[in-house]
Amino acid sequence: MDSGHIFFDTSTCRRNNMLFLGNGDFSFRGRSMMSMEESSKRRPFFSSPDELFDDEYYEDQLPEKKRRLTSDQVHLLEKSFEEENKLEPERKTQLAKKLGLQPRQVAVWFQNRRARWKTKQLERDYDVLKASYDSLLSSYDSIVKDNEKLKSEMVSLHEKLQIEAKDMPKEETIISDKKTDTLSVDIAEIISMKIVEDRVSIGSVGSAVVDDGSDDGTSYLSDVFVAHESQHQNNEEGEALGWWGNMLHNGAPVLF
DNA sequence: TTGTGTTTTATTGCCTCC
DNA sequence: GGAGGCAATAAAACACAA
Repeated sequence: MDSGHIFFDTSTCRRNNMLFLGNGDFSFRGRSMMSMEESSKRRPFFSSPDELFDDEYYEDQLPEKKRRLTSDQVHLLEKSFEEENKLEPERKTQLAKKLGLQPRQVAVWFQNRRARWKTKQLERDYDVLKASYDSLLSSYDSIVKDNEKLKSEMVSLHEKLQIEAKDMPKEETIISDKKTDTLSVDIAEIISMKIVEDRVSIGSVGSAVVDDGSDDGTSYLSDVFVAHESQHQNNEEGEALGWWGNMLHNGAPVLF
């Protein structure tokens, strides 16, 4: 071998600071290594270091620029990839022969194809997750709206009760107690119906809002009704607003 | 025509497995 | 320790608007 020659792959020399690489036949990684003699049969060499930087030299003699595969080659590779996205050595050699490519090129194509597939798969997974998130978000929003509506209903009914209690003559207090209690029961019924309605329409997601955590499906509200019954019995001389007033002042916000 | 963004081909370094 | 896989990246090829 002439020691005055420099043995570099031309395209790689230009691109990668004169590493001896390029067509897959020879690399620093030790894969697909080719002897200098073999390499010299396939590659033109520079007769002097100056030629390394001579553009005309490349135009005339550059053996291979990066070339795109033909559509037929790509078609066959795609077909093969569909069958099996990993490439065992025998299949690699066969494909390379069939396509007139270096085995290394086939391997690289599969490598890049797997990377593209992975990216697409990530995009698909993202879309599925996003759809799921959007759906949950819209359920949540509707629950929040219902909650707000119920709150405002409760406030207006409370105000009504206060006005009624204020205008009531003293002697009618006992009757008033009964009246407000009746009204309270009406309100409780409205709310309980609304909640049952919500549960039917939104399923388990909705039940989480008022559920007391017990497995039998009973809600916090059912306990309230039980409390109401006992309080009602023990509180006949109580305040005008009865249990509902107490609930509003003390415990009702627990619900919301 | 040219500037710019995207896609494709190829390399490099690191990691794992046998 | 070698072979092969993957992530990151470079660079050529290509597409396309201005």
